[in-house]
Amino acid sequence: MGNQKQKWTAEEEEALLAGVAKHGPGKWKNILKDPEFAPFLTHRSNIDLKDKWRNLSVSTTQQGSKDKSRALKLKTITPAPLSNTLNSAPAASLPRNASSGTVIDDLPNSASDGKNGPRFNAMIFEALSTIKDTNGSDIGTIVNFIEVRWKSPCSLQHRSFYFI
Amino acid sequence: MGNQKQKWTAEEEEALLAGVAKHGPGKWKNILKDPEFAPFLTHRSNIDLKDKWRNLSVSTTQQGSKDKSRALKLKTITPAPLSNTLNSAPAASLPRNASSGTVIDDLPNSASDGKNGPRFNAMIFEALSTIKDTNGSDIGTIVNFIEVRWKSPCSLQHRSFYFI
DNA sequence: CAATAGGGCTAGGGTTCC
DNA sequence: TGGAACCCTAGCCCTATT
Repeated sequence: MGNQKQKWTAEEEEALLAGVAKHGPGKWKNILKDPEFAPFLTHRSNIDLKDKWRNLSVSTTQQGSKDKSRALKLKTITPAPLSNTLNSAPAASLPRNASSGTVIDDLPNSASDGKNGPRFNAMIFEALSTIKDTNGSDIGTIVNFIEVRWKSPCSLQHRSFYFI
Repeated sequence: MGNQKQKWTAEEEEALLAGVAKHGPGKWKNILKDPEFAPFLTHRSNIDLKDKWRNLSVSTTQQGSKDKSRALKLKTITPAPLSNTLNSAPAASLPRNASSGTVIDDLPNSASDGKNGPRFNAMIFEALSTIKDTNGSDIGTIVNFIEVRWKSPCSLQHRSFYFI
């Protein structure tokens, strides 16, 4: 039994999501053959991509349901809250900068340097272009739209990308 | 709250080990579906089997290491207690027959009737066949071999099976 | 035989209970 | 306090479908 479980790295996850942003979900073989993402996914098959995408989906879509009183088991959050430490809501306490763009970056991750790294701008731009009430739309609305549009996540625990 | 912990009975443990002997470790669903063992494991899931096997593993593999002055915690040994009525040890007061085989049987347990009951003969035979120094090999050697071969225990507190 | 969707299974970490 | 029983889920495999 030489088969160990190969955990997905942040780079691989990035590449997958970027591939979905470019080719759409379900085009696993296309993503794998795309030279833009292939270097990051050399150890992955199209089946692996599909499975990972599914896992990402459930982890985000399950957030809203079954609030089974598991009060704060999330060791991974710590979004620099103010005085209130019991900010149990897993959603959006996004630190809002006064500058032009808002940055969401939990871990100092490479592969998001903007050069050939994955760009979520496409997905988000599409969302903003479609949502009429852009002015009043908050993060939750945008994320929700993208989730519906792509039938899957966009949030994810430790993601690092730019809004516009 | 409403969930009580259901401790494993000797029969269930028997069936689990026998199932592993037949199907190999990791084939929990197969063991569960095998009509040979299913009757004893009706209240158990494949996950339960896996967890129990893990527990058994750690309890046996920890024995060899960290000789933490555990002077004879082996309740299971007690070879030949004779007249002592307080034979609380659930193990091996091995009645040694003059016949061809030695019997190790703690509890008047079914499922070891030899017909379709679990046979550890396979594992032990394999061990004996491989160990060259069969004449000088004691129980410990055999058990150790089987542990390595099956990546897991074989000894265990309340066991009942045949040697050859 | 090629690709994808969906269900199933296991390993391992984590949690709960005693 | 530690261990046994149980839960959660990422990763992988299997099958059906096209």
